[in-house]
Amino acid sequence: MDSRPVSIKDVADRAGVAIGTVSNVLNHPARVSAATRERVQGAIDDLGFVRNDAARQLRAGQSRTIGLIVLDVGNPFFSSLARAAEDCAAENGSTVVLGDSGQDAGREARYIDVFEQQRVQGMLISPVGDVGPRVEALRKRGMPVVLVDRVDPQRRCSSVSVDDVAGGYMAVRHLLAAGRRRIVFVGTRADYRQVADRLTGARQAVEEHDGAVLEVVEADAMTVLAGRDVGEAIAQRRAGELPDGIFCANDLLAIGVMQAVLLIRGLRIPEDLALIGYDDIDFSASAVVPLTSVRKPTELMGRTAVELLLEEIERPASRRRQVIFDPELVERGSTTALVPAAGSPAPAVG
Amino acid sequence: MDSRPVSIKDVADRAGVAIGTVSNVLNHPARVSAATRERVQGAIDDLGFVRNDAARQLRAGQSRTIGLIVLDVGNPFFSSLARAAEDCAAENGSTVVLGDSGQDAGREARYIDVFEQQRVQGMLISPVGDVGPRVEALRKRGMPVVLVDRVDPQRRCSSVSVDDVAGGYMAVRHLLAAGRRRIVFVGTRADYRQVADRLTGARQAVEEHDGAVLEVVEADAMTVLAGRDVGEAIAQRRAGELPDGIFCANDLLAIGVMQAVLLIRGLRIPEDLALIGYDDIDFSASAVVPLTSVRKPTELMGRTAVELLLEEIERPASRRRQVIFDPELVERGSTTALVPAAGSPAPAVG
DNA sequence: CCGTGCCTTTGAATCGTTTCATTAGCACGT
DNA sequence: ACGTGCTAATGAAACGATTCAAAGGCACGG
Repeated sequence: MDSRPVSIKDVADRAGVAIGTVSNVLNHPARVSAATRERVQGAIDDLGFVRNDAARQLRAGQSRTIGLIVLDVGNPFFSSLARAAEDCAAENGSTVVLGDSGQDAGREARYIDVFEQQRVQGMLISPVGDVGPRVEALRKRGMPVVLVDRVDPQRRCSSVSVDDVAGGYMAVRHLLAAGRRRIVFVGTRADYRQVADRLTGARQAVEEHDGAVLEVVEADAMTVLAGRDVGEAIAQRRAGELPDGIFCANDLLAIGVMQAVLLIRGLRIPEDLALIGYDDIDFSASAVVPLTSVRKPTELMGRTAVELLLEEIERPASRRRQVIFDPELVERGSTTALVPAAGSPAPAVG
Repeated sequence: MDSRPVSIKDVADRAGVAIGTVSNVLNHPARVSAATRERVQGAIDDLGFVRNDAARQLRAGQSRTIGLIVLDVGNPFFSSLARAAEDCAAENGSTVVLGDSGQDAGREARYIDVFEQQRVQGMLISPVGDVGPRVEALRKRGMPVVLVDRVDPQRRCSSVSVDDVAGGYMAVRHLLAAGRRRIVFVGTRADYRQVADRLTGARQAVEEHDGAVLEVVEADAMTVLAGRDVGEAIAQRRAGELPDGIFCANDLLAIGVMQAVLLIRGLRIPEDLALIGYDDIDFSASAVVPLTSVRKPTELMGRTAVELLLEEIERPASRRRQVIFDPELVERGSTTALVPAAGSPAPAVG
């Protein structure tokens, strides 16, 4: 029943033409007369012929595939970025294949090897640890690489990333604009550069504003539970020592804090306490009080990464570019009292 | 600087051996003398030679790659399944490449085409719509396919899936075992087979138990907000009409219900009302009251899917198998009053 | 009737690797 | 000296598609 896969030669035989003609039907239909084209197409359909990409690529020297290696496909940031990258690649006739390194350098290395052997056009990598040596080796062999969510300190390859300092700054600016003065920053010990950057931005905003004070509270982890612990501690302070605005280094922490202050102390959000998170995870919009957050422009990053890569593929000599996006503030109920929905007709003033 | 990629011939020339010898060093090192092996290896390192997978595959006739097409990489079920599949494949010397159909039949079709052209060993597919025609075509050409989270009604290909009837049954059994008798099922209009199955299971459990009653409440969507609406309606009932147990068709609904009943009516969970969800999303464990839920055995499903596929690849004539897993109940605070953690030493009695 | 130009089709060369039948080289026993 | 047995290395033939120079067919004008 199952003979070996159908090749272009089988198609040629059945259609009674030469191999080259079949190839022309597939790649340059205009060169072939309508009658022949139909006959060949019929043979293709009859036999269920499927092009062999390996042979194709061997001849062509390169594929139409882009490799994307992410730290964690489960992370909404990466899955959404991947989706955008796929769309952008598709518009340019390429296909994205995804590899999940799971933060493991070994797995990352395996995917890099596999993709290189597959002669992908180029790779988008959100690297696990030290980018240096591995990317260096790739580049030496002429493989275009764009870093995602990370910049190459030596500027050897293009990258797309987000300015977390700006994100921290805009978060706290937003609290200040809402009239808050006693601000608390919740984060883990600043070994993660991202957390440190967000704090730096927060500090800048506070320093620019007379009369505002910033207190840093350390959490055990970037989780809801750790946030709840912090929230409980804060909720038990005396009235004079309560903050009126809290900026958490991510949304999970913020949700934990929210749970604690609502239930233990019965504080009102945002009236007594404004709360803002970071990352804008799916869940934030449907927290008890919808959570204001700072969002990375994920889709834009995915598309831009692909565009930078395609540019490098087309013109290998072109200059590398470090694109750094500003994040975006998403205002919700945890910092702003509810107003009528924008879509509803404005009532006549009277 | 960038000449064309290094081929096995370049390596052979530099090492002063024949092409076949280099190939032997790569594929059958034992056949080559130690001295030659070292010399060739040295040349490989010097030149930065990377095997061309296309040529390799062309000769071999098939790749060491498995294609996995999922409905949504952002969905934790699929990302975790993908991770498990990758691990299992790696143990068997294969690599998983991931395609995200995003519930779009067109994208699904494109990935199927790309993977087939790449001559993957086989595919794991969680199909968008009607499986029939497309899979039929694949099978006719001898491509092994295993369905994920869906069974083929015609039993033409193997599959791994979950028994949602059993899941609904065990959820309600759990409520009954905790002494609840007035049970509410919250779900959308039963157009989704999964929701319908869960309800069927719930019905079975209630019917087996004298004195238990099941009420079905319809939600507008499977979201937190829809759940909150349902919860508000329930929370406003008179005391005699309140249920003492609620089973929601997914965790998002359950979290919405929880938010509403806790805040509006101030009911205690689980004392006044036991609550159970479905899917065990990450967030459930860190809800205000940790949510009891029903979990699919994701890792097991991923590994099993790969194993079924590998079996079919090895022995194409072997029988197809429909593997249906029972889900697993994850007990948390929303149905069970807190007890000392299992790990803590039991205090001496008396 | 023949040359010219145009469109269609052909067939061979090519890509980089693996495989396998041969050959080369060498030591050993007779 | 010569055959035997063995390991190590060789080189040519695949694999399936693309490309391109060349040939074939045909109509038309001279």
